[in-house]
Amino acid sequence: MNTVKLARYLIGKTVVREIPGGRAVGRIVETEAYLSGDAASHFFRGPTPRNKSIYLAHGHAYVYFCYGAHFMLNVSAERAGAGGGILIRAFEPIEGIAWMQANRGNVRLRDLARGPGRLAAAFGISKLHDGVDLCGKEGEVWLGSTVRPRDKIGTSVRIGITKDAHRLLRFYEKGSPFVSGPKSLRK
DNA sequence: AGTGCGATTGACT
DNA sequence: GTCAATCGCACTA
Repeated sequence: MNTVKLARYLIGKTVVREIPGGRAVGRIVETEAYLSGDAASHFFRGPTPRNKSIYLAHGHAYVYFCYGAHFMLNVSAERAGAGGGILIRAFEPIEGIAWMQANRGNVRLRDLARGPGRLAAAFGISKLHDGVDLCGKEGEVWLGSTVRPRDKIGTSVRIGITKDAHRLLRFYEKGSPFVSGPKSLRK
């Protein structure tokens, strides 16, 4: 599977999670692609215990812990054994909003999942979800269908990286208030 | 065994 | 706008 194509495809799709008495659903509005040979990626130097999930067949979760405080949710994107992944950076809360807000200390709706660390916190994502299949419904978390057609997709440099920083591998739904980053990167 | 550093966030000026 | 917190992991030796 082509990682960039999948990164764009995921905009407008949903992430679903089982919660007590129902579901939490978010509509993805921002992603970043991390490619093979990409110095900014976690797998630039090959497989390690931490990044092994990025080498699973496309559609598996790669969850990692960063800055001593935050989990990040990624989707593996290539065939088994090949590196490639997509960071889910932001979603628009659709369902289970009260449950997500309880996880986040009742911040305003707009800030609930605007940023990868916030998104994972709202969704209750942790290392337990590393490696799970996001395409089947056997697990607790999976990728769902579109709830509303997406608007135009914007492209920009990726946020918060220092290597290979010029590459245009960030994708977002134009105009969405749920996209992270400065205003200039949301138009 | 020690060290440096993040695919960030939230608090503060 | 600036800036510190925080810790698991990969790299060096």
